[in-house]
Amino acid sequence: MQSETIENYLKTIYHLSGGNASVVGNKQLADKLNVIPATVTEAVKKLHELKLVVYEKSYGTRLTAAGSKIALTIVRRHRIWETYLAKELGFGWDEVHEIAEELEHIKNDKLIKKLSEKLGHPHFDPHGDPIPDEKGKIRKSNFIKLSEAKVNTSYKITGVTDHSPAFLKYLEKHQLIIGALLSIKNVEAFDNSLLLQCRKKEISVSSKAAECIIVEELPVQTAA
Amino acid sequence: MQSETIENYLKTIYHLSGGNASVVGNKQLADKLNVIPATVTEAVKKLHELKLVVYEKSYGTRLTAAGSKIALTIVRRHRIWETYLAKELGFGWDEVHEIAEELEHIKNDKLIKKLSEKLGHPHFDPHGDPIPDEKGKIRKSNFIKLSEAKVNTSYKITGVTDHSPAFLKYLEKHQLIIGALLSIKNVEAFDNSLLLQCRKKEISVSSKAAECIIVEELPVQTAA
DNA sequence: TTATTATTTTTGGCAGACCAAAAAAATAAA
DNA sequence: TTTATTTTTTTGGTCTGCCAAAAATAATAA
Repeated sequence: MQSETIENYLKTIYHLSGGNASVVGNKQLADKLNVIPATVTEAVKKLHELKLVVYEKSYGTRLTAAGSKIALTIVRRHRIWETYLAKELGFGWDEVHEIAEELEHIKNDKLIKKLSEKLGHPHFDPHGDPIPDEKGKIRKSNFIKLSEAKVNTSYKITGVTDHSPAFLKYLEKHQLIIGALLSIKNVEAFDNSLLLQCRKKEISVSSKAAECIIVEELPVQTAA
Repeated sequence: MQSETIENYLKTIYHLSGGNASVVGNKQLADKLNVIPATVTEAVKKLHELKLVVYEKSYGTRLTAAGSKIALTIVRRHRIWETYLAKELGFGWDEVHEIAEELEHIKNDKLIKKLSEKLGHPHFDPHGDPIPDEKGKIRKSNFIKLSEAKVNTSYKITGVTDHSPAFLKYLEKHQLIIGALLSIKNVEAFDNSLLLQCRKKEISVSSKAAECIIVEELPVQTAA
C-alpha cells in the first residue's frame, strides 16, 4: 500500500519530532497537515495498526523503526528532487519546495538513484538540509541557529529552517544565501534583532529571522 | 479540481478515440483502466456534468473541446517526461512509460516548460509518438503501419504503438529501433508474417508485431 | 425474427480521507 | 484545588472511487 496520505503523515511526524522519534501531538500534526484533529486521531490509529507508529491515546504518536524508514525515504526523495530542480533545471531555491512536495511521492527507486547520481550524490539540499542516503543515514553536523551564535565570531550560513518563498526571497535580496560569511556586530536588547556584518555591509535581521538561519562557526584565522 | 482519476479517464478516452474525438464504449474504457464497466458508467456521467465529455446513455462517450485540451496536456506531460527520462537520465525506452504514468500527473507548467527546453523542444518521444505543444497542437505525419507497407520499398521506422517492455525489448534485440531502415522482402501467405531486410540481415516478424511498428516511406534514390 | 451473447446501467455496499459538533481528558491558571 | 483553556476523542455525515450482482439494452447469430 503506502498511500500518499500515509507518506505525508509519516513525513510530518518525522519533521515534528525532530528526527528523534519523540512524541508529537494531534493538534500539532493537524496544523501541519491542514486537517482537523479528529482526522488525525483516525489516521494515527490506522498507522498504529500498520505498525508504522506507536500511538498512545490522549498522549501522542511516535514513529516505529518501520515508520521512520519510510519517512526517511520520503525525505530523501524530497531533498534529491529539490536539489535536482535547482541544480539541473534552474529553479530558484524558493520554488523547489512546492514542486518537490508532489514529486516526492513518485515511487521508483531507480529514478531517485539516477537523479542522485547525476548530482554527484549530494549530502545537502538547496536549503542546507541533509539528504538521507539510500539506507536512511543522515550526515550529522554541529550547526546552530544564528539566534544562538556568539557576537564577533565568524560564521558561514549552511541552511535555513523556513522554506517559505517569502522568507527565501528576503534572504536572497540581502545576499544571505548558503555559503555566505557573516558575524554578529551587535544584539539589540529591545527586540533581540541582530546587526550583522556580511560582505562589507551591515544588515539588521529580526530575532524571528535569526531563528530560521542555520550557521556553522568558522575556524579562527591563524596568523599568516 | 482535476483529480488524477479524471486525468486518466480523459487521457484514455483520447487514446481510444484515436485523437479524433470519436466515440468510445464503456467496456473498452473499463478494460484499459482496469475497473469494471459499472465504474466507468458513473465516471463518464460525472465527466459529462463537468462538460469534459459528451456521454450518451448506452451509446458511448467522446471528448469535448475542454476535455480534449486537458487530455492533450496530460499526453504532452507524459511524452515530455518519457523523452527526458530516456535522453537526460539514461533510462531505456522500455522503462520510461511506467515512470511517466506517475510523473504525468505532476501539475506544474513551468516544470514541463523547463524539461522541454532542456530537450530542445522535441516533437517526438522515444517511441516515435508526437508530443503536443503547449497549445495542444500535434505534428501531423503520414506514417503508416508496417503491416500496411508495400513489398520491396524502403522504409524508416518512426515509431511503435505498443509500449510494453516485452515488445520493446524484442525490437531492440533485433535492432528494430527508431530510425532503422528496412524493406519487406516477402509476405508469408500462411500467417502474414513479414520477411524484412534490415542492416544486411533478414528478420522475420509476425503480423501482430508488424501492426505495432510505424514506418515512413523513404523517397526513391535518384541516380547519382 | 427470435434466441444468444455482449454491453451497459442500476442498485446497494465498502474503504479512504475528510469535516462539524459534542463529549471527554489533559493542562494550565487562578 | 477548583476553574478555565486547550487538546483529544467520539459520533454522525459527506464525497470520491471503487466493486458485485442483477436488470435492462443493444448487437449478433441463427
